[in-house]
Formats: sequence, structure tokens, C-alpha cells
Amino acid sequence: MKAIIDCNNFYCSCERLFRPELRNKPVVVLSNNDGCIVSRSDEAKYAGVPMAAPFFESRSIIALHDIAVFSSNYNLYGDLSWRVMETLRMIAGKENVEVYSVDEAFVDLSAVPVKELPTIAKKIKKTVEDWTGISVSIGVAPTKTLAKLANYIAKKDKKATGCITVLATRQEQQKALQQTRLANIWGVGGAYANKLYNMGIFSGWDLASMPDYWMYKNMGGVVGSRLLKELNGEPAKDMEEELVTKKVIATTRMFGSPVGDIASIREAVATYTSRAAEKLRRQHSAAKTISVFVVANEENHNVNYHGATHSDSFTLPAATSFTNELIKPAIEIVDTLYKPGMLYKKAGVMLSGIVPDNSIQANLFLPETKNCERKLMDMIDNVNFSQRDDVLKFAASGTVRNWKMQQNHISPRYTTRWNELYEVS
DNA sequence: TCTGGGGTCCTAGGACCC
DNA sequence: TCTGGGGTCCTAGGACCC
Repeated sequence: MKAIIDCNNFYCSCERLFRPELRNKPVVVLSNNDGCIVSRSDEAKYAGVPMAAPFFESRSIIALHDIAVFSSNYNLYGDLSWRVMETLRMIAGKENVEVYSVDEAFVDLSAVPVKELPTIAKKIKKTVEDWTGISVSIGVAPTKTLAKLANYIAKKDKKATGCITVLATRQEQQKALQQTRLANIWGVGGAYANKLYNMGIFSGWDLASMPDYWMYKNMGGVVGSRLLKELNGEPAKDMEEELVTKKVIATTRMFGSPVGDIASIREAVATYTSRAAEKLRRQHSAAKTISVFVVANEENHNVNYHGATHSDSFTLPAATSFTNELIKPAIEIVDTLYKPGMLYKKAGVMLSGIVPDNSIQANLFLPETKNCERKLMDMIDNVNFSQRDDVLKFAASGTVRNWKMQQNHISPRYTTRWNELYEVS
């Protein structure tokens, strides 16, 4: 059996942890640049705030219900996420935990007798909540997909389930599948859901009853076959090893407001490159190819028009993880993409052709300067990581940074900065 | 006029996830 | 006026090779 442990309204819970007066009050958290609503407390959901909708569209409903608004504070969420995951690793054993996202983890419970699953789930829930202050929901079932389904049911009616649902028998699974619409099944997105509704397939159970060749043909080949197995209790998505190395590393951002001067765009791209290189070094990799794109801020021609994207890439003579070696080609690409007189609203950097970094330790065969650069990178990463912020940066990244995103409702970094520490009076 | 068979690698695009 | 960011996997199709 597998469990999925999912933090309830994670970003909102993090904010409320340090603002106890907001407990039982409606709260929302915004995406980068204060663009969309990405997390809502239960009270905000009841008030009718839609998920993933633009912030400005909900302003009136937010004012009406006196809803607390926060810009996203990734320093805070990252730190609390780490605490939750550490707790799970301590309870279940490191090798049985797969961190799936910032607020979710799968836990392998195959060693636990079926009878004891509800008790264990309760224990996990209580421990995480006692140790971190973050409430969680838990779904348990034989496969990852059914565990996600169990978790969906646990969250849907928190009072009835106590935020825990175990689907151990086929009868329980059948009932759950029958009462769940397709779009809420893990692995069925909007495009497939519409297609299936038009074919007269509505519930998870309908889908689980289709033949394999049909799933292969209509649901994306082997992806569909795997989904069918998972729905029928046969694991097709295994627990994954921790520390899988990413194959693409991207850092992309909207600007706070449209930007026209090339100096700012160079700064932004240099900054994104630094961040991407940092992610690269964290997984002990080096990249061979860097691509850069900019998105123009053009007039809207239709609803779905998001402006023209211009991109180019550069393949390095050898894979590297050194920020300075990546910034140089990145800025050269900016210079070829940039058109004077144009306004831009977004830029991004992508690193690919990722290979293990073989110069992590001082390398006898490299010139001494290379080994110094490696030490320099390590030092920069250590300082920036301990502060959870860019204390040290390359000059190309700029100091004024007037292209930076808007964060008009940001909360303090309570847990990662001494001078922003939560105070008890 | 007639034009093989089998393979690899790469890229773009579509679907999905949180 | 104002709509995020960062990933994954898979397939199809083209280029190229012998």
C-alpha cells in the first residue's frame, strides 16, 4: 500500500502559522508578480474565490469578505516544506518517502498490515501537525493513482473523513471511482476529460472498465495503459528514488512591468542564469546548452494572445556549471534577440544537455584557475543558501533591478532571517 | 517506368502534474 | 490597466546513416 500525504492549502497554512489571528479567517496567496490566486483557505473557497483566477478579477469579492492577501513567500514555504518532509522521513524511514512536490509526498506503507493502516495514517497526520503546525490530508491505496483518489475524497469532506481515507478493498475503490468525475482523476486533464465526456464516459469507474487497447489508442499510448492498471489496483507507477537529476532546468519570470531598455533585460537574464546555475550545481550537474527567450508585450489581438516569443540557444564547447561561463553566452543571446523600441514583459533561461559534473572536486587535470572558480561557486552557494536569498551575486545581475516582480503583500521570512524572526511579546 | 529495409537521433508539440 | 513558474513523459516526423 502507498500513502499520499498532502498539506492542506499549503501556502495559506504557512502564512497563518505566524498570524494566529487569521485562523478560521479567509486567506489567499498570490502567484509571482501578484498575478493569480494560487492558494485559498477553506473559508476563502466558501466565500467563492475561484482557483487560479487573476487577482484583479477577485478584488471585489476579497474586499467584501475582508480576505487576507499575501504575495508568495517562497523562503517561508520552502523552509516549512522541508520541515514536513523531514518529519515524514523520521516517521517512515528515509527510503520510504518520495517527495512529489513542495506540499506532497508519497510514503511506501507496504510493510504495514492492512488492518493497521488507519491507525498509522492517523499517527502520521498527528505527528506532522504537532511538529510543524501544518495540517495534512492522507489517502491510502494499493497504487499511487488510487491513493490520490483516496486523498481527494479525504479532502472533499474533511469532517466526515477526518482528512484520512483508506481504500484497501476493491469494493471501497469501486465506490470511490463511481462517485468521482473523470476530471478529478490523477492523470486525466481538461483535454482528455472533455473528449471522454463526449464519448459518454463520465466517472472514474467508467474509465477503469475500458479495455486496454482502447486506453492505449485514446489516452496517449502507454500512458493510457498505465493509468488503466493503476485504476484497477495494479501498480504501474513505482516509488521513485530520491534525488533524481532534472533533465531541463529553467528559470523564467514576468517583469514587474514591461521593460524596454536592453540593460535591464541583460540584468534580468543574468539573474535568471545565476539562479539556474545554482539549481544545476545543487544536483551536481553541468549543462551543455543554454537557451534564452524573451516575450514581447504586444497589443492583445485575441483572448489567448500572449505576445510573441523570441528565443535562441547556444551550445557550449564543454558542459559547465559555472555561472560566469553561462552568463556570457546568455547575454550575447539577449543582444541578438533584442529589438530597440520594443517592450518586453517576460524573459527566461533554460539549461539542457545536462550531464553529471565531473569537476565537483578539485581536478588535477584542470588549470588551477578552474579549481578556484569551483571554490568560488561553492562559497557563493553556501552563503546564498544559508540566507535563502541572493546575498552574493554577479555584477551583471545588476543592483537596482527595477524589472523585478511585484510583491505588494509579502510577509516576513519568519524562519530563515534573524531580523525577520517571529517575535513573541 | 521502376525507387528497400532498418535503425538512431533530434526536435516540436501535446498532454499531464503541482 | 492588471492572467505564474517549473517540471515530466510520450509521440510523430524529419534528417541522417548503412
